[in-house]
Amino acid sequence: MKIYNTITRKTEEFVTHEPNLVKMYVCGVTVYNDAHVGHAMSALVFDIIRRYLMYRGYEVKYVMNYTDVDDKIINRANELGVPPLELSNRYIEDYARDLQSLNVLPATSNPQVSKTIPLIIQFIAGLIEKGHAYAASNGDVYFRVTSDEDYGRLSGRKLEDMQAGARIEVGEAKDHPMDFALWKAAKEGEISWDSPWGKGRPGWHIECSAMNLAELGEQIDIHGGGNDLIFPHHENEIAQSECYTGKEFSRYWVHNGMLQLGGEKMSKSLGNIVSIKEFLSKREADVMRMLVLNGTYRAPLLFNNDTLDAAEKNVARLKSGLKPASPSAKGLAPEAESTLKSAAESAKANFIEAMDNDFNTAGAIAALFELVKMINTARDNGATQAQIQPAQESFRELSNVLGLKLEDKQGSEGADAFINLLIEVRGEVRKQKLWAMSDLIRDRLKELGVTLEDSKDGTTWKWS
RNA sequence: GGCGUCGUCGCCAAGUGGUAAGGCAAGGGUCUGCAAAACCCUUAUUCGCGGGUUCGAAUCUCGCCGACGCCUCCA
Repeated sequence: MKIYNTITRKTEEFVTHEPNLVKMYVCGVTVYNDAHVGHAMSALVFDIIRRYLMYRGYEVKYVMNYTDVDDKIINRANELGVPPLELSNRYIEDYARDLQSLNVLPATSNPQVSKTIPLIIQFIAGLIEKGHAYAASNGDVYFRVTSDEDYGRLSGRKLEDMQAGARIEVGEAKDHPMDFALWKAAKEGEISWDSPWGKGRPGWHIECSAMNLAELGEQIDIHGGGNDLIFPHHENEIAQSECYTGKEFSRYWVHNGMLQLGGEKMSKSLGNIVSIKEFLSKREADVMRMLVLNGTYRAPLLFNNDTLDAAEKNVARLKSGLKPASPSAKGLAPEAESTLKSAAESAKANFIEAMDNDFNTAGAIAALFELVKMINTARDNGATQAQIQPAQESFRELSNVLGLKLEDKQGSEGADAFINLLIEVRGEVRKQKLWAMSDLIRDRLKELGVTLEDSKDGTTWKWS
């Protein structure tokens, strides 16, 4: 199995620290308003990776954190007049529901900054002790970037280059302009905790280093997140963790590309946001997942009506493979049956080959389409349900690995009886060849979200 | 300006040295009263542009052009 590693910029063989165990940490969200579909992309990418690792026999310890102490949370809480942790807790619950709606498996654990303060303080004290950090005159504690020889190796930057950037201002309390805050002194009335350096709260990056240590230990296998986190967030995490433990922090760094809305990255600061809830009110979760699967997780992903419509059709096409055989099917010849069987086997082999190559989901999806076509052909040729069942089960197994539900849409409960009645009446009308009336029933039902499909065995229907 | 990713059919997108997957859209056909769905057939001598390496390159290399991301909070 191969995996692209940001830190080496190479696709490498995947080898874990411990056999059959993957320790995986994914940067979650800062909880202060509704999560958007860009967050969904990231969550889906790592959910797919996790599911595949599980499928390949690994136990996966999957940690996703919540940043619940931060400037933005504090500002928003002040606007709304609620305590910051109350606000963040509300959005933590909200995000958990969003993820569930997207069929993202729950993390093994979801640490929060506010519950990790003692360890964070211990971590910072340890860095000071080793000369990697210092308490400044203003009550902040900073990490000393010049104390880390490797600083910049994830993002491929050199300290000299970074200083050349025009936007960097030398903070009066910092020894070096690139030094970053581990601990921020509290402003008047702000949420804070006691520490050896006075009242304050953790800086952004230290939380992830501390929570990693608490949840997974000194060394992990995969650290994931959006590629916008490479610098400074992940760069700083590496600096902190490796200076603290003296060991390589994460073996593989995995970063997803950004969702593009109108040619630009979707982000809070640009304001071009579609929330997950807004998306799910219009399309099913499988559509978002299919959009991600059809692309490359590391590349930018186009999010617009055209790509979403295509994803929706792809989902419908996959669902077609799960339709049952006709009850009156005459059965398939033995050689056709074995063709289907070998199609299922080669689909599985192609699926694994694609996914083993740095989670090539587009290739994996192609394998599923091939299998769907073979199943549909067999059904068209008169296969019985017993004959297509094994291939459908293989197909189910593989689509589950990708987290696709492929469920039929649900309409109003209790409508079934009435719809069936209409279909029965229409059947009588059709016997009398009253086509105009028959088509009227079909068209009106379509408008109401019910699609009829006539076949030799009668009429079937589904919500659309 | 620095660092990085990328540019393959109308659209989305695999393929990373051996002669272009898959889906959508489009056209033709089978089935159907007509549809829908499904199935069959057709649709890139060519991979941003220009050199180079090689028996052979979309795949390696150099240059150029273009897009996007990061360098400031961000999945």
